[in-house]
Amino acid sequence: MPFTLATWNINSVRLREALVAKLMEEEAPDVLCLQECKSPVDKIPTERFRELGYGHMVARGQKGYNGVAILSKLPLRDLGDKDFAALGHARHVAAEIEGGPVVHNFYVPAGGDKPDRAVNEKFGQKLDYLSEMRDWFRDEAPRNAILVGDLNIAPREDDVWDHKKMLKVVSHTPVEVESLGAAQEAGGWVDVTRKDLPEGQLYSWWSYRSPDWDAADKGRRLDHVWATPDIASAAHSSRILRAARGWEKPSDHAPVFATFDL
DNA sequence: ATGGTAGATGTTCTA
Repeated sequence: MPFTLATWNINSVRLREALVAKLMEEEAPDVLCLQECKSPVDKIPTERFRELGYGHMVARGQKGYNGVAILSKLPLRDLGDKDFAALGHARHVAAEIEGGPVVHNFYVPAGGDKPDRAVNEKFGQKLDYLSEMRDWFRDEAPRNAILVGDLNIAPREDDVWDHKKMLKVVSHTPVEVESLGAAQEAGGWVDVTRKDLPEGQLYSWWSYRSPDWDAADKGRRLDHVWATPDIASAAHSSRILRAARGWEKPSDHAPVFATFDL
């Protein structure tokens, strides 16, 4: 059962219903994981998605902020969610692709502006969220599992446009990179995108605050596809659809794809 | 050191 999966921070699923539909029509991943839906679950425009073949959804939502959804052509079984760091936010949901792997969909807290938990509570919450992810993966020992989402950290030097300039910028500070690495290691997760594309600069996000985002290209790789080692070798053909960042009224994130031959 | 843009909501917060 080969299937293609995509992850995309959509920054309002209601405002960008047409862009989600465009991705479904033109790229047709079997499973599409969205973050920042910014919508209660019952207000997600599922009718259009169902018409395009995505008849299955497992989602968590809240009004105005956060929100994660797994839309699928393949049947899903809801496996619940975890409220890491007890924030009361809709930032995680898990589902089993029936007869196949488990998919975890994450929206890790962005962490505010200042990378110092003493003056910025949000940064502390981000680090706490990551350490609770680490503890959970250590206890769960996941197998036959895929983890995707906006992890709000660009871990490698070639995941940001300028490593030195970014060392004190939230998303690329050493303490964040270390915390994400600890969570990754605790679950044994393989970075599928970098397994397939080990060389060179790779970005999935470009700020709205740069009108010439394409030419300036000051991007970061914040969106990730991970898999447990038992299925990571079945993954291939990873890619980032940079073109979607240039669509009309775009999200500030581009979708990240991987295919699994399982 | 600052501001630049965007979305949901509502007279501001979050990213």
